[in-house]
Amino acid sequence: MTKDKISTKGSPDKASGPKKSVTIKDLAAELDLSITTISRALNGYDDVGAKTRERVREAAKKHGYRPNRNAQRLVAQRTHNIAWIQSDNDQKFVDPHFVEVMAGVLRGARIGNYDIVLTSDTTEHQIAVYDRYVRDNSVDGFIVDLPQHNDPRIKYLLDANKPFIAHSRDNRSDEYSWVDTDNHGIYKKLTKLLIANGHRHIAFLNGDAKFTFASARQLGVSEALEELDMDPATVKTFNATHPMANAGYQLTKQALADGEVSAILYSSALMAVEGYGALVQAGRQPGKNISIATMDDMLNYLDLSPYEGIFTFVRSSLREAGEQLVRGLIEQCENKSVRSQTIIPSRFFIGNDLINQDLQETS
Amino acid sequence: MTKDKISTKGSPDKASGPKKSVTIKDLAAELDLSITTISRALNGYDDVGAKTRERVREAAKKHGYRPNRNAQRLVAQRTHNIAWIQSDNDQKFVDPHFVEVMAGVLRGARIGNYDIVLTSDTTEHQIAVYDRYVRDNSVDGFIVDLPQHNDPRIKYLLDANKPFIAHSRDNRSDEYSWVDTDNHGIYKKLTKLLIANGHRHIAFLNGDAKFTFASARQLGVSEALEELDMDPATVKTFNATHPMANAGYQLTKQALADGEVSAILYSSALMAVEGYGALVQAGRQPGKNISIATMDDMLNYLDLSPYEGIFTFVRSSLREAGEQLVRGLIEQCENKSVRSQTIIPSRFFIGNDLINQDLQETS
DNA sequence: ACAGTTTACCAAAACGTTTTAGTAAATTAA
DNA sequence: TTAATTTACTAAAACGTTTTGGTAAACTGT
Repeated sequence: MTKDKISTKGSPDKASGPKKSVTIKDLAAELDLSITTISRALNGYDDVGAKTRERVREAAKKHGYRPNRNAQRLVAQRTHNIAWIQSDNDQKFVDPHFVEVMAGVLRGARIGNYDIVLTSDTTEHQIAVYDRYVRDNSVDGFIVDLPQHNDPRIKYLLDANKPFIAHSRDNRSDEYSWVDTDNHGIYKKLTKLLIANGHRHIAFLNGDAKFTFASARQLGVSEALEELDMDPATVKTFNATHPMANAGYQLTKQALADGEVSAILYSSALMAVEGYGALVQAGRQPGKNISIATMDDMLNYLDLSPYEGIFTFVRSSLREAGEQLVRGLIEQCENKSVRSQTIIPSRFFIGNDLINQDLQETS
Repeated sequence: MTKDKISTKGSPDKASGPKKSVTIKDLAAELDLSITTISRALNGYDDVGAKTRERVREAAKKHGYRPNRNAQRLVAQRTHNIAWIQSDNDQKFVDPHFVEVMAGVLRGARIGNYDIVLTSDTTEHQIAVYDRYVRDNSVDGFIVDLPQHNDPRIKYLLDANKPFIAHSRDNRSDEYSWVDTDNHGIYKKLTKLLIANGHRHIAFLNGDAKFTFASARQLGVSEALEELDMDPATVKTFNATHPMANAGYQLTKQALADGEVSAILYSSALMAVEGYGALVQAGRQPGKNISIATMDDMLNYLDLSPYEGIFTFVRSSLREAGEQLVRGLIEQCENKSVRSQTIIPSRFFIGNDLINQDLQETS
């Protein structure tokens, strides 16, 4: 694709260049103090006289002085940067869930006074990017989103002994920090709930099985069936391999076409809402002659009020997860020996058609 | 919302700390050369002997040497960082279009060997964040997404004389760099196209009028009406103020309820697809008894194949826009006097129900 | 009044690069 | 053969901080 440059004009009038930032040296000269004193005054050391500190503070404020971050980083060997490395050819980047997590991450970073460095590369080059960041001291730690089983990123970071935190766990989860929801427990409970309410034809519209969060959910469903001694065919699983707009619609149609369905267990509220159209189109009445249960990641992007009471929701905030990711990672950056493993709490909101009180629960 | 820490155990066994990175000094010592020579060998200066250069290269490779970025940044007064500052309370962050632009930006950054520093803050603190980044030398330049009229970010950056580039223009657009589509021209042409095909009851489902891209489109529509000497009431505008999942559905219903409609001009394909459901539900047959025209931002997230030939599309890649944003900004970072103003090309794909050949066009 | 302590400051080193301003040795030109 | 040039290297300064290891001056207790 070619581009249309309509103009590229210089503007010599304004090419004065940016005014050089004011440095600690400038302040020292103005106040006739040493740079040591300036530094220690601003950093709150107690070997600075009260009036001197005040003078320094005022001068700093007056000139809008901000310590040069790169000088600080060089001397401190700490960057206050966190890397989020996105894979370019991966569908997950286009998923609204990503945005929600990122929103939380940014909030957490702001609170902790860290910056997020965002990069993308193709999956094959992924590890090389991690390696570059490790070697060139660009960042203090990494956030690994959506790990897969035996994720190479996790392997690399464990070997490099660099601080990182994963959003959901893989099989080595005891060795590192992570933030996760109780995917396993939630889907086990939801399955039991549906079965307790008499459902014997359940469609489970799960995410891509390569992700650990999806296989944890699958395991929860299977365990529920086992524990209740039910026929494994009671639940039929369909995996969404491409998170796209309207994937929920397509997958729901597919599930309906595949045989009798009295309840659908969705992997995300976004899919459930999209599926709603397919259900209505097929003449079904969600909440009446078909039951819908789903995880609700509390996407800002999605208004679920029309479905309240009709769907069964298990709410868990992805934004909160993002915030906790940063918090846990910062902890680890500041104290290497800490491992922080956090389960984001979830709350059940049972639809009106599912009234089994035993399982109903809040928080 | 409280969190459940299930465990926070130290792991003293592995607390060896990260191996210190290899520095230019280490290489100098190993090869018995000065650090100057190492630096100049790796940076391709011609005052280094061929065999020496080879020795240096090999040693660097062997040890996985990467220059410490912060040291480079300090001495070069250039960071190779670009800031993208997101506003926290703004709906646009949740919009899939944002993700598409960001994907392009990340790609452009990778190609240009820059990093993207992503931050969020509330709109009120927005300028303070820009100011901090300017003063602490964290970044070389800024990307300003979705400017509004008299956008304070643009005002600040012009005053600070810091490199930046905007994604779409405001009223001072001749003073700075930007990347944009021809919003005005495209919507003018689409309006004329619909009118030429006999439509006299057109609903225009536009974005939030506070954004420049939306008002440029509105202006295009109005100008078309004027130039064709049509009753301004021929087109009724509805503004989407909250980009949410299913906003297209709601707005379409609203438009249909408001009176006679023979054609709908959407602001995004996402809205058009969502609106499709509302149209079918209302018994309309898009492409037969109602015409649909829309911008298509080529979202990876959205599969439009079911609507090809039925809708009229004007395709323009947001991802390409993202890439051009970075390219233009880097240009400006490396040569202060450059202004780069780029129109992303667009291509018309006319639906089968609109056959006016005069207006049909490619590229 | 004198030793000991506290207060308020500072010079210099360090972080890891790049760049500037050289210099000896080798090569060329006359 | 000698002066001029080219080749291949380097010591030292600079970037803007923080930290270390001080030191004088002012207080304190006796």
